[in-house]
Amino acid sequence: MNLLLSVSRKQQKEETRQRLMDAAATALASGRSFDTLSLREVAKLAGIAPTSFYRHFHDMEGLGLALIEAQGDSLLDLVHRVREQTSGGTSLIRASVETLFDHVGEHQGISRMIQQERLSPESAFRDAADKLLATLSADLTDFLVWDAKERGVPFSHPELAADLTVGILFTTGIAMLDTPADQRERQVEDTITKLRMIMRGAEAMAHAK
Amino acid sequence: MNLLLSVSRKQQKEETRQRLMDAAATALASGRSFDTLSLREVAKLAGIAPTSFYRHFHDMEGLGLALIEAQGDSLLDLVHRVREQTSGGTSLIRASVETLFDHVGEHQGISRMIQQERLSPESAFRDAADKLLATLSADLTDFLVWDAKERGVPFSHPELAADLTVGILFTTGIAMLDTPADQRERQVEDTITKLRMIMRGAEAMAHAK
DNA sequence: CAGTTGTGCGTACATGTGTACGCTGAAATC
DNA sequence: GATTTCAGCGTACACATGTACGCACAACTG
Repeated sequence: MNLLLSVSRKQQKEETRQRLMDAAATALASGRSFDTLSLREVAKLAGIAPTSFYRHFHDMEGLGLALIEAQGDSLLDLVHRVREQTSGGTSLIRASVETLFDHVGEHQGISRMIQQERLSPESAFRDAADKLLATLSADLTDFLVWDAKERGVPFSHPELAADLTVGILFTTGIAMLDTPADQRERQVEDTITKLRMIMRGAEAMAHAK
Repeated sequence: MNLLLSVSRKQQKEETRQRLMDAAATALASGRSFDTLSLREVAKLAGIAPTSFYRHFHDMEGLGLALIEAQGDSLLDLVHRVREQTSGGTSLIRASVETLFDHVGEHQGISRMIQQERLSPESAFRDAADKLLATLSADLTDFLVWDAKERGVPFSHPELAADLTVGILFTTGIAMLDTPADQRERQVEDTITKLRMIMRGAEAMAHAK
C-alpha cells in the first residue's frame, strides 16, 4: 500500500465531505434552522447528487454532529490563544468578549445551531452541544480558580460563575449578529459590565459567608 | 345585530382557533421545533381539514405569533402574582425561580420556541420573543430599583441585572425539563446561587465605584 | 321567511422529500 | 496488465407539503 499515492482518493473524499459541511454551514448562516435543511438541498449546494450524500454521512444527523464537533475543536483553541496573549486581570474579560464575539460572527450558522439545540429535548445534538459548553465552562472554572489564587482574592462558586459567563457570551454574541452597528458598542460594554457584575458577586459572596 | 345570539358562531370559531393553537403547542411540547411543524399536521391534530386552517390564520407564521403573544400575557400575570404573594427580600428569589420553572414546565413547547426564536435572525418571531422578554426585564428592573430603595441598599445597573436574571431563568428552566429528577433540586439551588451572585455583584459595584 | 355570510370540506396539482437499486469509470491494489 | 474498490450518478417510488378552487349547509341578517 503506497501511502503517498493513496492520498489522492482519500483527499478527494475528504474535500467533498468538507464541501457538504460548508454547504450546511452556509445555509445555517443565512438563518435557517438545522432541521429545516434537507439532505437534497445540502447535496445540491455541495454540488453532488443527493444519493452521493450517503457516501459521507449516514444521515443529516451525522452531518450535524460533525459540524458541532468541528466547532468544539476550533473553540477550545481560540479560548486558549486568548489567554496566552493576554496578561493580568480585568483586560482579559474585554479580550474574551471581543474575541468570542468575532468568532461567533465568523461561524454564525453553527454557533446559532449549537445554542438552539441546547434547548431541544434529549437528542444527540443536545448532548453534543451541552458537552461542548460544559468543556468550555470547566476550562474557564480552572482559570478563575487559578486567577483568584494568583491575585489572593477569595472567589465563591467558580463553576457557577463560569457557567454564567459562557452562557452569556454565546447568547449575546448570537443576538448581536442582527444588531445594527451603532448599537453594538453599547452592547459590548453592557456585556462586559454584566461579566464584571458576576465576578464581583462571586468575590463578595466569598467574603461574607 | 343581536349580540347575544351572534355569540354562537364566533364562539365556535374561537374554539377551533384555540384547538389549532393547542395542537401546535402539543406538537412543540413533544420536542419539535416550530418550523418543522406543517400546516397539514397541525390541522389534522386540531381535527380540521388542511384548507380550513386559512379561516383562522393566514400562515403558520400567524399561528406562531398568536402563540407567542398568548404566552406573553400569561407570563406577566404570573410574575405579578408572585410578587404580591411574596413578602420581603431574599425569599422572593426562591419563589420566582420555583414559580417560573413550574410555568415553563407547563408550557414547555412555547417556552422553548420563544427561546429558540430569540436566537434566529431578524424575523417576526424574533421580534415578538425579544419584546416579550424585554417587557419582563423592564418590569423586573422597576422592582429591583424599588426594592433596593426600600432596603436602603445601593444597586448598580439594575437593567443589566434584570436582563441577566430573565435570561437565566428561562434558559435553565428549559434545560431542566429533561433533567432527571434527582438532579433537579441541585439545579434549582445552583440557579438561586447564580441569581444571588448577580445581586451581590450589583450591590458591590454600587459601593466601590 | 328569503337572502347573505362564512366555516369547513374534498379534490386536485405542482413541487419537495428520503432513499433503494444498479451502473460507471477512475483510482488503488496485486 | 488484470482485478478490485468505491465516490458519484441517474432513475424511480412512495410519500408529505402548501394552497387554489368550488361546493355544502348551518348560522346569522333584514
